[in-house]
Amino acid sequence: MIRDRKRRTALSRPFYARDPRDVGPDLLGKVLVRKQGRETLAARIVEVEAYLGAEDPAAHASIGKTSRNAVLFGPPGYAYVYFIYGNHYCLNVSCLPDGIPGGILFRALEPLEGIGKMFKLRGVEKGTDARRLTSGPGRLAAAFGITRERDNGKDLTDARSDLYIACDGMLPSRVLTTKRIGITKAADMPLRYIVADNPFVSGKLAGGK
DNA sequence: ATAAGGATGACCT
DNA sequence: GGTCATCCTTATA
Repeated sequence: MIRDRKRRTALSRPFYARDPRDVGPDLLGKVLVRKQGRETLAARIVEVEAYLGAEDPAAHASIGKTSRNAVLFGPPGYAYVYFIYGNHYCLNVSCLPDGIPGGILFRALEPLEGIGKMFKLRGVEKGTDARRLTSGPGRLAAAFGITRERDNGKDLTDARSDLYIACDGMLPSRVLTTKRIGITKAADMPLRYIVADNPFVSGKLAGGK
């Protein structure tokens, strides 16, 4: 499922104004686009996780609205970027109508365009296994030059913006649902969505099952 | 003012 | 399979 350079149309706000459990699987196969000066970075979404509201203890929104997580409580289709473990940024998109918290965490991408630039932003040598570019939430944020300062609160439905999400008509072959990764609370909730058999999915189960 | 912990990745064995 | 870097956010005093 590669198909590069097809006509891309930004996903509109109603797409995100739904339950994260519906938005998550629908985001698989869509394309994250970054305009970086004259260059374009693009990669297909192959792994995401849903995070809910008060009923989901693993979600940042479960503690209530704070200055850090405010975007999750705002209108749908906006970027929520946070810093974790002293080292890494992670990218989410807000879901559900204004006032109702929820979001999707981007966990892995399959690079399509601007791969040389991604290597540069990640600080890894060309020739490194391409999966190391964007397989994992911290990695993909680095490959796209995403930081909280630059991108938090950005409208991801605006194709004129330097960061947005588009559809090019591709659909994933097969979608699997699993438990989320790297959390301790609500660890059993099946809210992780991956494209089966895609080598860019993070973790050991890259091949699906 | 201070302390505890976290939706991770790199590197080593 | 384990360790650790490293710092922001939040809670408590």
